[in-house]
Amino acid sequence: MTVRTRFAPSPTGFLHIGGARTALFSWAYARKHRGSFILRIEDTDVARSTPEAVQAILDGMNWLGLDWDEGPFYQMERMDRYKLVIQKMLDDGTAYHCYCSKEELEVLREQQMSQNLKPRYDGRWRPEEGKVLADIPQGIPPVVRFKNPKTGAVAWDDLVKGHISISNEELDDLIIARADGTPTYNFCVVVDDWEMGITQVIRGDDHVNNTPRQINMLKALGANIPQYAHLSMILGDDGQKLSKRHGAVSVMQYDDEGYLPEAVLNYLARLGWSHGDEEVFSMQQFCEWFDLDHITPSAAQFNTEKLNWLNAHYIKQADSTTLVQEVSKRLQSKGVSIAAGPELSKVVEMYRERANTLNELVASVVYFYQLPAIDEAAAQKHITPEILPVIKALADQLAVIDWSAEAIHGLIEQAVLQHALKFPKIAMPLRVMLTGGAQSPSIDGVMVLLGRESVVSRIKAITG
RNA sequence: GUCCCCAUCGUCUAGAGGCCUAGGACACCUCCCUUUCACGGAGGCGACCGGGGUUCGAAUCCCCGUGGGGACGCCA
Repeated sequence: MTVRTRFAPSPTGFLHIGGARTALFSWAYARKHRGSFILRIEDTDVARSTPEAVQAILDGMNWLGLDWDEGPFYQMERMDRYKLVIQKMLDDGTAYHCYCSKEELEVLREQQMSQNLKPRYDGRWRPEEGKVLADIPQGIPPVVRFKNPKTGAVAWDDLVKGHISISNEELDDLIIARADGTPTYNFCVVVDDWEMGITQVIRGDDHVNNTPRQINMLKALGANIPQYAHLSMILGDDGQKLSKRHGAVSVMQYDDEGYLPEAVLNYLARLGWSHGDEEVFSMQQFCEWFDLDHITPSAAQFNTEKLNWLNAHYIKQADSTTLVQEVSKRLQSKGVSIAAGPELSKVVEMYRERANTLNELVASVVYFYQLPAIDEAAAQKHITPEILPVIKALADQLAVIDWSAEAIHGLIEQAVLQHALKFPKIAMPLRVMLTGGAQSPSIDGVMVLLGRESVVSRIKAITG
């Protein structure tokens, strides 16, 4: 049977990191088995769904490069279909009307809670052989409930967690259509997974408890039961559940912060899944290797340090043109013009091995295009009164020599010898004067790129 | 409270009864490289939640604890 997986987010916010991983695994599974990956937008919660959120999800998927073969399907556009199925279930007797008001249910719930019972519907409107139902109250539009089996157990072999079995006694008759006739989540999922021919449902493990209900409905409809794979959740860097308090929860925020999609993808792939000792791999490789057998069933804590390491790796590996474009875009948005400075590609080559993120790279390279702010502490430490005349004299020579790294290096060496100093004694003050700080690539290389004019004027601005 | 799930270095993980004196990666520490900081290279520190079984043998299987998480909506 051809594999068909799906990613089914509800558009109530951006695509967060947990959702992205679910999408990634679902996508990879389809790719691995040359099946289809379907995108379905679960937007039946009209009050909370927004078109902006739909767009945010699409943006996130696109940024990561997770392409889908079918969809996006919108559940709101499938209302007619759901209503037909509900009517059929009503006709078949696998669903029934319930006239309980929300208030009644609230009372019931409180009673059960106070007795330390699991709150659930007591089945008062459930038709039963020989049971006499109360008179239908006036003016209360009924909801439709699924007639869940009362005995036995629902079990499935979860592709991640193994065998899971839940007694039907734990389940109640869930509402599948609201009083206004609109279908609810658990029901739409069932109809969609069925009609879209989903073979593997790969989703977050917060859905484990929905699975037995869904399987029961699938059975009532005579549908095939897909396989289920429940992925554990991703915890924040602090080990706490991911929430709005954790800054970077939207995948697009990783873009903003200067992470490459390859790095995020590689990191996410490795979070909860493994292939022996492999740490760094392409998505193509991932799709070949990916399987559900090597997914960890326990929750995983997000680790920004490791993401940084991977990101640094991908920055080093990145295609030069792409990298330059990214850096250029980011410089531009910071209002830094590169027109008057050195060729950006050379600057990027000089710095790409030193940055964890594109933003770090950008920040460390700004001084080529703008006068840097001088770090006070560094200046204090390295620009000493004794060295000032030496540097000043050097500047005069720099103004006239050949402009090459070799010549500049030779000049510094010469000064070093002449004044019986160590190389850093001269390199460090130069570094501070030219770049603003005490860290940079080799100083002669920096000077060559910066250009004679900038070098001399930046030195003179300080030495006078 | 009830039900369900989970449990190996600080973190992500390898591990399907002997290959485990528990492997890799990030982080951390030391050293090397060096013109500072990075990069890179070589080392190091560091874990099977506890208790019972099963077995000749258990990180691996079973049970019980403990701890963590999830679910219990006319949300998805």
